[in-house]
Amino acid sequence: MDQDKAVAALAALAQDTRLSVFRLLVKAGPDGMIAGALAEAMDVPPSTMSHHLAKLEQAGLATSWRTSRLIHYAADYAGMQGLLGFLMADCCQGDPTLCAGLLSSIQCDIVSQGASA
Amino acid sequence: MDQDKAVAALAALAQDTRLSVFRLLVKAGPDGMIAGALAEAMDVPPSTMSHHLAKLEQAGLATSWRTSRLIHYAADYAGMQGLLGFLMADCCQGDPTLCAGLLSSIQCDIVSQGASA
DNA sequence: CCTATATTTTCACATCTATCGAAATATCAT
DNA sequence: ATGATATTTCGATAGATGTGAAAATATAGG
Repeated sequence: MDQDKAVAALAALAQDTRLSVFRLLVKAGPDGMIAGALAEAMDVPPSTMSHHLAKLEQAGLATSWRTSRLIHYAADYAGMQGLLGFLMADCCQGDPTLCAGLLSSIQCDIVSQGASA
Repeated sequence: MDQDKAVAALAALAQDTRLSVFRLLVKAGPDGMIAGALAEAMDVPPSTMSHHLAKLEQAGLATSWRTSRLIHYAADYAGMQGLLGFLMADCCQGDPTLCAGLLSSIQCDIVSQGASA
């Protein structure tokens, strides 16, 4: 994950519809969701959703595959991993104690278990 | 941190100069850096840098204060904390094991110490 | 082959964003 | 006060982005 890719990933998430779609996909898990269902869920025309999904995919935050006429989209965990790693690598190059406070606020189950939120 | 604030914070970081400035500020720590020094470091005119800094500040990712003629900018750790928390809260609503892999890749010292990267 | 369904691509347009010179504001020193 | 320094605000412009209708592509079923 270099700076350019990070900017692209952040730009992909920096839009209301796309951020919502991404969160939906993360919740949906590895099976993902059908393109049409996403368009309906977000209440936008198919072509608009297609543009957004393409941007998420180009940014490395989503993957897609076809089954018959349907196209599935799923969150790309490796991509999200790369982005968060890039952002958090930054946060500890200074004073590591700042990072401790940062992590303690994250509501992720596995973090709060490990780091005693 | 609601969706709108998350979009604003992501948009603030989704630009090459601003992402670099933010990373510089994170490295610089609580004392921050002078506006003019940031403009020089990024090789942009003062007015351009001023716009970028204003956007980072509005997004809750930087704070500023004046000492005589100089204006200091520092990273707002609470803001970054909010954004990462928002993004990572998502990542664990599905399968928590996905989150484990995600965290193990983060290069942050305190995480690798606690979670044995 | 023809039609229906699901999605993308093309194209156009309106809006938002980035950039930066010039003018304005704030502070300090003399 | 005047001039010098540091930064912001204003204003204009070029370029990027979001939107969605219409046409094109891909697949399935009769």
